[in-house]
Amino acid sequence: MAIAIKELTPRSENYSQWYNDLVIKADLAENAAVRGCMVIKPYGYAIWEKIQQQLDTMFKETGHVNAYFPLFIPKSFLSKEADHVEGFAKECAVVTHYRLKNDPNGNGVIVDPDARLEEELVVRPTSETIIWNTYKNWIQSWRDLPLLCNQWANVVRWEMRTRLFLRTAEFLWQEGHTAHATKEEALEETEKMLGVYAEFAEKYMAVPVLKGVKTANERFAGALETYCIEALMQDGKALQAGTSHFLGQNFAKAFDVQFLNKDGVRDYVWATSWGVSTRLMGALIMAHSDDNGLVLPPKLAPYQVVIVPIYKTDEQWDAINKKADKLANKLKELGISVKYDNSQNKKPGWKFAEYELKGVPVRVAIGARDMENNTAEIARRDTLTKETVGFDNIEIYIKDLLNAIQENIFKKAYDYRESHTVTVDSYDEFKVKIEEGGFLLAHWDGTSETEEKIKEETKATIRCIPLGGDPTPGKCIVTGKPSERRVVFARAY
RNA sequence: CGGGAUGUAGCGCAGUUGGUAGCGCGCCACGUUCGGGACGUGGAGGUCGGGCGUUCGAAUCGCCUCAUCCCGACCA
Repeated sequence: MAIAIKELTPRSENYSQWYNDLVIKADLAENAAVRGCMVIKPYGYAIWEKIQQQLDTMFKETGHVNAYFPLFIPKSFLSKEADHVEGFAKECAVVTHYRLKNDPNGNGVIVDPDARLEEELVVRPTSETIIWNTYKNWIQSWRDLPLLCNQWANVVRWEMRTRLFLRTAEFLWQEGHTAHATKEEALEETEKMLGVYAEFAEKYMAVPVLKGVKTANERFAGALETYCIEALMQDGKALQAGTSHFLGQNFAKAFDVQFLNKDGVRDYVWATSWGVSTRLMGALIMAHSDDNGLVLPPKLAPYQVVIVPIYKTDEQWDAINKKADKLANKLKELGISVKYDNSQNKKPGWKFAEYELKGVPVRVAIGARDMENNTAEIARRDTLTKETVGFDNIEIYIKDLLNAIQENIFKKAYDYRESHTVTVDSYDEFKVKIEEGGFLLAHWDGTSETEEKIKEETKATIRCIPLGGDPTPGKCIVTGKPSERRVVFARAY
């Protein structure tokens, strides 16, 4: 059965266990105003760290550096770019005071009314404004460009409705903000980073994604063009997994970021911004998990192999320990992360179930029988199959198996997407197919009105206008007007 | 912010026409077990979300309030 985030709520015992290993809804005090925040527990956070590490490496390989900007943004900064404020103003948390004091009536503490801030501070919902306010002072000449910064941070968006992983009030993310001398270079950067995201999603998360461009309706507030990667979850709903925006000169103009070009002429710089968030963990879960819990791609698993000893006597325990330690070291030498769980307070059966729940790709069991035969039992999480393998050179076998699992998980997700991507040529057919979930490729006349109408009547949105693919023109399924090419529709998270 | 539902032990839940609270899992102790979440025996754990009211008596009835979940509007 496919797992959707809404089904992660601890209803059944099984789900509650593995979900509780990753994350819990923040347990804030009664009456706390902050809702829809999450506590990411150690195992969940370990997955996020793997995601972070890999993305960070890829950003640096493409010439980016990390920086950090303030959490608080003066309210006035948000007034500077009209479209931007339009998009974010409604969901901002605002700091109005800087001090508490004891309640004169003895009821704990109250906000000190004398400590009102002259200008309110907004908790960043995204950092364009404060970053561009800073970039103004960093950029004077074409020699200062391109400026390629990334920030790992938390942001807050006071969403009306939250959903664990997919739309929490506070979330962790990475936001890249770049400045360029020319439009072409900025566009190239926008597409390059989209490529990085797509590569990460497919090669590391094992989640196939469509690369495309958003329609005007779905565009980032303040962007001229929003590129995105769209993934399909096991329940047939689409998930926007990452975005890369071409911001034109909007922010440069709003924050007066000009430079002297090679010809000695003053010009505004061209900007991009791009980001992915802890939502990726939601994508990872929903794309691969099954009824037994998480299924993690080996490249992002906090540990790729777990070794479980099975023993009765102290002699067996000692012998197995030695053998397992040796194997663990061999695996580590091959760069494989391994956990030898020789805790004596849990039994083998319990451990088997536990590591399945956690999505550990490969499990190695070593028992008395194996000691006699010089073998080990190897179980793979993706297929839930096991086999007994000779112990000599078993580390090579495991290394190959991890690669095979990575590929198989991707292939499974890819096949699912392919079998749930259909071409439709009439609105009636569209209405039938949309109920089955998946991506629908259909012609659209390019207007917001038609897009709105379809959304209202079917809850489907245009996920993207795909880059590449079949560019054949046709007629809009709703209005019959000419369409340049098919676009991708789906119901989305 | 609209519409629907739900708040009872750490988690998942039951609790009939009002009579002072129970089950499963988990937890603790001891013993037998250990190749797929072991079993037995004993034990700990709850101001029934909060407030006010009705009543001799409220988890149960009424009003208010808070919170959570689902469906919309908004969005990474």
